Amino acid sequence: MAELSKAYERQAVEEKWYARWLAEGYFTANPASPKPPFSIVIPPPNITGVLTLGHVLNNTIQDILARRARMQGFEVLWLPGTDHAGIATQTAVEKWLRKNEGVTRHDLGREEFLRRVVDWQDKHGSIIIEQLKRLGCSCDWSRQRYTLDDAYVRAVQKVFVDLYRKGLIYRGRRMINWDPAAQTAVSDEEVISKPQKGNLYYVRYEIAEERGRFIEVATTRPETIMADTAVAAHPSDKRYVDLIGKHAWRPLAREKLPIIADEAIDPEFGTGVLKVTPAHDTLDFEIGQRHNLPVVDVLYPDGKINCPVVPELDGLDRFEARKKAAELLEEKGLLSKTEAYENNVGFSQRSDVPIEPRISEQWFLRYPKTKEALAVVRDHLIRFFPAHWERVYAQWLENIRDWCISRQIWWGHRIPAWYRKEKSEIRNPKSEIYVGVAPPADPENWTQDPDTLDTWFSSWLWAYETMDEETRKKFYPTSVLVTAPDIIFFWVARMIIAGLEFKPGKSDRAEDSIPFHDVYFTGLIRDKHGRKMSKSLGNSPDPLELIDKYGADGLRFGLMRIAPSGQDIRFDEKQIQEGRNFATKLWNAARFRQMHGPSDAVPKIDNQHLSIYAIEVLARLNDAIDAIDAGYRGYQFNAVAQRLYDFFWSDYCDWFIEAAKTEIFGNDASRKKSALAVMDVVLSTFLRLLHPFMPHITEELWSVLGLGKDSIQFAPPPERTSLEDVDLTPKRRLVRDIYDTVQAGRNLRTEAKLLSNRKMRFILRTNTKSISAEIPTIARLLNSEDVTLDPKYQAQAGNPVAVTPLGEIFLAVSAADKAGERARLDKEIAKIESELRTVEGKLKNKSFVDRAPTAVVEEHRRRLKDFSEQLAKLRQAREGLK
RNA sequence: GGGCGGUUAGCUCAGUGGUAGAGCGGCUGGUUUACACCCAGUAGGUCGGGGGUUCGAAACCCUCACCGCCCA
Repeated sequence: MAELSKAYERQAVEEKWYARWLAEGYFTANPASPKPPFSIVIPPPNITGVLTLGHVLNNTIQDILARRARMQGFEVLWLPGTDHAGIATQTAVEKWLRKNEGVTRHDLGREEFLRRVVDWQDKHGSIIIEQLKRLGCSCDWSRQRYTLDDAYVRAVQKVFVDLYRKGLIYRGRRMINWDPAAQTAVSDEEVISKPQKGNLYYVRYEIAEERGRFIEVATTRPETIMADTAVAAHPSDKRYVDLIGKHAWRPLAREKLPIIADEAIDPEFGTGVLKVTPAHDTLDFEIGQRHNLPVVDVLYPDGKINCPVVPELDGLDRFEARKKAAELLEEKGLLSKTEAYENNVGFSQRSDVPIEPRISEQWFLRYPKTKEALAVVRDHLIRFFPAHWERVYAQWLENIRDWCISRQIWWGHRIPAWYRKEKSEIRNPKSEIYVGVAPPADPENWTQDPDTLDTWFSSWLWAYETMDEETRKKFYPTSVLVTAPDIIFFWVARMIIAGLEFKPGKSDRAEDSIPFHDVYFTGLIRDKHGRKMSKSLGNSPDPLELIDKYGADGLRFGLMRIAPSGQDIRFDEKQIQEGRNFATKLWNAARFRQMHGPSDAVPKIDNQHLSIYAIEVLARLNDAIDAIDAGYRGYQFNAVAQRLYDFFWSDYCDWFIEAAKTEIFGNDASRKKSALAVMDVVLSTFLRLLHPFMPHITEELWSVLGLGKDSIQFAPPPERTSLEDVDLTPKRRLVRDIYDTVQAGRNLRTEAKLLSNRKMRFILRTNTKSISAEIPTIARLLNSEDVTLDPKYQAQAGNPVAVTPLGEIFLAVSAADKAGERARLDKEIAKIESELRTVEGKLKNKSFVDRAPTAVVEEHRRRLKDFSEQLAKLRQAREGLK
């Protein structure tokens, strides 16, 4: 047996064990195993990504679940992989190219650019995977997948073709969200609305039929006036009812516009008159459809104005043009006023520039199975943790709109659609377009759609397209998905829809089709001031540095302890330090055990000869096992971590080990053996309980202490120690009374201003019969050379005294500081008196005695008695000090 | 505008009807034969405000305020 070094060398230990686990193939899932399945698919990190604290949180949770399941005898598949992240990767590589070679993707051309991205991906794409290994993640790396694997690409195409044939995917010219910076369409979910300070411009449009009369329009976007094709008011708005059907002159790019009435106009907003710009606003587009208005587009894809008729504006950026347009109107005397105004503007999640609503020909998906997707969550076939996310999910599905899935991006899944080069004579749209996994038979007559699919259109198949048929048969549906709530629509909801639509499970039934049974939503990690972590703020610590400083186990444990379920987490490095400290504590406690001889892998404990302290610690361990089980059932990881911490540090180290030193350093060999056996039980059980959280150090101690021949990962799950044949209640009561007495004694010593290292004599006045055997332990816990048991002790005036559940404990000095001792007693008396008043008040209240449960009333009666006795003793001591 | 979450010790957070808790930080003392990444002790809280339900509310209900998030 190797000896435990004085200091825990975490880096060496962590590296050693991870390498060994990989070599042994412990993480490899066997689909042919007879064990019940447990499976998780990783939320695939972007190939552009490096490990963030968010990843650490998310993957630690997955690892905890996987390792616990492995110990419980499940065949575990934790399937890892990465996402090609269309826009993000393309942007990253373009940026790199611009910086290093001074070229754009257009300079290189599509083929060459894609070659560069692949190079880049080969160099950077697996960085995050290597980082996950340093965290200790027990993924089955032999099954690592990528959303651009050949098979995966084919699956995405097949799904596209399938949905196209079902009529669910269609191509259409519609209003979409245009990102002028990335120059691509994006989905509704990728638009974030933010309040923006701007102006409301009041513009006068002259009535064509009544020269000199004007209709006033309030707009935030005067630069789009040239695209107006009507002016509209609410039909019941009396102010304008006589103008409906007449015409107004468009003030820029002068033209006659119809004045129309539409229910959609809000008479309260501005002047109650809307300039209708169908090409540049969603609502206006709908109004335009209803009134058959022409669509005039005055913007280039990059957001510059395209309007040669107004040369002052033509070619200007849209925000420059806004100012310029206002000036032009001013000059013409058509701007009656400008008001400061705040409104919500949609920004691109990707480029953080304002989105331009734009008419564009794109591919759309009409979502299938939305009702079924609502039902599986509503009926808890899929359970959300915390459950309140169910409402967010339902709200989205109930208001779902078609998904714009095409992107004007090169990197990604190319849309499997071809358009005929020469338009055929017969006007049959069916023959103009070809959609198929294989290219058309006569490729020379066709051009493939240049666009790629939204990255999420490939990720939504992740739960099953990452598995071959055999694997799927064993492991689909997966057990649990662990993810952040910000992708509940992007990913979680769409995966559920995909599962229900494509039915990859062993039957067509919903319970076999859903992608997962449980979804656990983590919180977002913020910095200690509550700000989101971001590169630009520089407030995001590098997890690898944290691993270097505190160990992967320390990082994992520290983070889990502060991760409340479903709430944001304020990160503070101190908390990771605590994780490291806990590892050190564990190490030292194990070292202490090892100093007293080898451990027994199957410790034999004889309940009839256990010390009361051993009974207490074993009972507390049983309680902890139950609490931890309950914590896991509710995905309360912070509660589990806290319980592990409290049990080990406080119950085991502070109390049990210290009490057990009486036996360990004593002369009775059988009592010593018993104490050591209890330590082995606790250590063996506790290491197994802790293993999912701190896999490396627990494996190391398991091995070095010789608690099991094989890896702790497959050790049987911790079990409660049977204490049924022990007279548990009175013995636990006695231990708690002794511990209370010890704390009271320690307090006396401090209050008497005596150095904590000075040996002191205590006198214990008690009628508790069974106490004499415990005196040596009480003395040890009090760090006292002598504790005298004297049921008839006559206190001398000034003896510092504390009232305890056992009776009274006296410090055998006469208080040097009588005034101080008086003050201490007065304070103590005041405290008890106050407690007593509360209890008396309750018991005097007839409705309390009548209506409260008997047990509660009894409890109060007991407290009344205890407090009264304590008070009497304290008053007596106080008398002696007069 | 609609919805969700939060407000408990200086800080970060537990606590779902019956004696307000932990860790960190503060203060005091300590080279006690596992551990100073430690040990012992200690101060610090009208549980955001108001109202209600109840014998009893930090917890349940209503309302207000503030903070954060999501959807329009």
